[in-house]
Amino acid sequence: MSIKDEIKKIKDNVYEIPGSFNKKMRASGRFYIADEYFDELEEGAVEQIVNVACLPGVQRYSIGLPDIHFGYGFPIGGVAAFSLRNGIVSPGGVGFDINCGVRLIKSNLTIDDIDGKLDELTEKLFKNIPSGVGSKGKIRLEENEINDVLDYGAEWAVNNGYGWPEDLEVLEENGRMVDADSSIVSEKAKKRGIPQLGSLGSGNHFLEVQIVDEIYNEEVAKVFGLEKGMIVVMIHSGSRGCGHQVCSDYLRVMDKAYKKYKVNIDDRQLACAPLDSKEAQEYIQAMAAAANYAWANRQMMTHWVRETFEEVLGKSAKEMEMDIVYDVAHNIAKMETHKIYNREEEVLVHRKGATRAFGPGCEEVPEKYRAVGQPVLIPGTMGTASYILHGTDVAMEETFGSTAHGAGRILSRSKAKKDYNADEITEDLESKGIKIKATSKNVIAEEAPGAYKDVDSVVRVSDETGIAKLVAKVKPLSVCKG
DNA sequence: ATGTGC
Repeated sequence: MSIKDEIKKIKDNVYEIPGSFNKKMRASGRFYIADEYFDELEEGAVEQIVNVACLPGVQRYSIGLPDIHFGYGFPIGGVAAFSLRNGIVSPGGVGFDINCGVRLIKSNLTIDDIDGKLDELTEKLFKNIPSGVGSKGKIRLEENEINDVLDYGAEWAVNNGYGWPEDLEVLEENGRMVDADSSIVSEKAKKRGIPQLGSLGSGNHFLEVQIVDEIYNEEVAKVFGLEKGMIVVMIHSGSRGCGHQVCSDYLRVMDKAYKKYKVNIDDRQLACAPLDSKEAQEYIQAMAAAANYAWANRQMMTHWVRETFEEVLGKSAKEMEMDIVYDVAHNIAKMETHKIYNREEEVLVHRKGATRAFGPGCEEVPEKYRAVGQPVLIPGTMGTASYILHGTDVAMEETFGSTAHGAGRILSRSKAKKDYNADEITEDLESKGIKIKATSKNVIAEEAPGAYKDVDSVVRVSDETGIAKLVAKVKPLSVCKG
């Protein structure tokens, strides 16, 4: 019998896999997907929701978000929360690119201010922000400095001249997870991290100059400092080889740990350890350190974005009001307090390809946004629109304060390379007035918009189900890619 | 995502 036959439709765009589907399930599965995408949904991704629902200490629902697709162990576009008493932590529930995330920088510029200068701006951004597989940053980190990066994140960056002290106020976790402990991060992860700090990376990572194209909620847009016609910059990047290595290191640790602690898992890729174990605590500290690396990384690139705008436009970044709107993590696990059947409980929330979407009043939301909920940044694919939403009470009730993180891949990288041609895509974007600079032609074909689910539908489902509400749409003017 | 397989 197909697993999809067991799925119950709860309401428009919301589906449930009953906990009775499988004797091992300790929670139900619940996922949000555009009704028109239901038939295309991979069975494998649904099975992964079920596998996660079988893990010890899982709370309420194993959740799939509108961009869900098959991933390593846990689905991408997945959220699961575990009890601190009998739950687990799993590197597969966070993903390889620890704290891959998105940051939005605003300005007081309009299209007229960059008229005739977009090409130069894009060329210089591409030059000043290193990108590509194995790309190296342009600073030389001292051997012991990597420990400060891992322990202090964006705070290290600001203290070392990358950006402004007030930047930290508008970063998730203020750009620093205090649980981080660099002393348990492997030498190999540090060695990979040292030369790459301050680089964009490859794949779906990008840096775009964008324009605010549409405002859906004037009141909230105003609180976030956004206006129609405003030039903004979006950075999508992560923890590079450093986070990847931390994930690999701990997948190996967990592969032993789940056997040692006799955790029953349905897929070896769900390797995990009980939260009270040494292995779990060490992974959490190492993951937090890699998350800090990613925040330092995006902070440094922010600084170079501002410098580049200054160089091309001849005004200071302060004068151009290039403030950070917000910075969100897409791949992370965090201790948070959530309502579990009318009781407030501390749980470990895994978000893998998911954005935190905390609603109004949450103390984790910066004070200036607290009345309306946190900014939620959902990037589109190369050359397509991206969206700004706000967190909601519905997300707090239903999804542990989470929503989708992006478009969601539907073609593998290799299939995309077969189906698409880099020159045609470049021409197509240029015909729409979008300039693209990329390190390799391969990445352009791999990241073809057609290889992804339509981000518009992902965002629409989020808005219609209420797990994050639309605020604004931005569209790219130019794209820098690895 | 990623020294794009160990």
